[in-house]
Amino acid sequence: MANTLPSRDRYARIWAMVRQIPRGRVASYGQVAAAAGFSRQPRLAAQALHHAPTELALPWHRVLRASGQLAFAAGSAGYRQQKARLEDEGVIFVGARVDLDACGWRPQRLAPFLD
DNA sequence: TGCTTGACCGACG
DNA sequence: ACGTCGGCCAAGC
Repeated sequence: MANTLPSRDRYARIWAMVRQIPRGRVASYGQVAAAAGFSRQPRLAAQALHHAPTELALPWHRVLRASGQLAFAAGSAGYRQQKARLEDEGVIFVGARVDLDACGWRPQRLAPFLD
């Protein structure tokens, strides 16, 4: 079972998922955790990003809260950097939150033609 | 060892 | 559309 893995391996799985979020799209911590095999553990994804080595150059800014708000305190350095990076990628903000309907990432689509 | 904290979430009121 | 609450799990002290 995945949840018997050491924390560094859990982090590695989460990092791998974060790497797959396309440019201009965003995913929530819970979504990333679930996609990595850790349902109902959004905080694990948060921890993983917090401890991520910078040399991995992960697109960490594409991960935010399920509500569309950024996880950092509004106005903090991290908040400003994340918002700037997202806007550079064309992500649309509606007030303090990202428009998830437009920019939310959907991990896998098994039958796109069923739309 | 035990308790608190955190880049969180979903259900409910 | 907010505020609260319980659940989660790894780090830090």
